[in-house]
Amino acid sequence: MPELPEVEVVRAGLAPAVVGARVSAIDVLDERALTRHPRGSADFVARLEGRAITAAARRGKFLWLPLDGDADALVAHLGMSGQLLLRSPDAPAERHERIRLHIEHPQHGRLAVVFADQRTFGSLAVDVLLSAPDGAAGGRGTAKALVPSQVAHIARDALDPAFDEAGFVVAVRRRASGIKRILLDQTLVSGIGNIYADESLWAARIHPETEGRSLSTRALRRLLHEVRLVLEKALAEGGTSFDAQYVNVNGQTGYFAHSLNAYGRTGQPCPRCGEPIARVAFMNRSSHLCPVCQRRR
DNA sequence: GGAATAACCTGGATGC
DNA sequence: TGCATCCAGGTTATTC
Repeated sequence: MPELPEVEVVRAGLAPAVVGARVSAIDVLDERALTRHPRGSADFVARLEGRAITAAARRGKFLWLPLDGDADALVAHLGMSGQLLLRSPDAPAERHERIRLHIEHPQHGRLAVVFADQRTFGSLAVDVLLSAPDGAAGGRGTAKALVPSQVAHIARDALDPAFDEAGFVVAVRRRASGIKRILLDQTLVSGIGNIYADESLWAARIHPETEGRSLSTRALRRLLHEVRLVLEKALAEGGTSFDAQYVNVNGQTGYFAHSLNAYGRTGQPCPRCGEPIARVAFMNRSSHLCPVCQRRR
């Protein structure tokens, strides 16, 4: 389940191989991988073929590769199970391979960028670039204040130097929703999914159903601090892999699953107090929490 | 505008 | 062994 750390690992892995490369050909094997490109595969190919990639950028869980001219970019969202893999040009098809980009790099020669996705929630698109309203760099990996139109409504992530922390605190304190639901709202803070929401709330000792408006400014700043610590640690460990659903561009898994304190540890002792971690239903999925450390107010 | 929910999708795990 | 069901969850559209 790619969240911010996993997508950042992919971005950082792709960058040296794709920045400066030119797209020589595109194989679209499954149209469902272009749900974000409503004009279809022929238009996708026409807009991408022959173009040079100038950067590898990311905001939250969205990844984009700006194209020559700074007017548009190849946008990728990995969804639940998407992978972007670097392969040799004649490598056999991956299981669940949806799209293959053939690129030529001045130093590295010919390469294939493979988009594989088991559950087909992820997709690619060629999208126009818009000016970032705050004038700051659009995301990590680019110095230009440009962002794809499909990413424009997404807030900056907590690791972004231009993240509006004060604005986030004000917005949260207006909301009656539970704080976990708020953390998952990508228009307030991006990059957080179910795993890192549970981990951050455990670290901050906050119950996931605590209403946003009931949290103090101090508590919210402490929560953001814990969010950043969790994301940075996960990033340093290569992301979270429970199975082959998430891998880096070389097909390798991350190690952060060994560092989880709450998520996926139902019934196991809380690392802080020893109470068994509880799992509760949340929005057709699950929350994991310590019933002692994270008491509901 | 905020809040809640359904739908999309595949494959592994589980139960019978 | 085979079949049915559940579960994982990010985003978007829809409804209230």
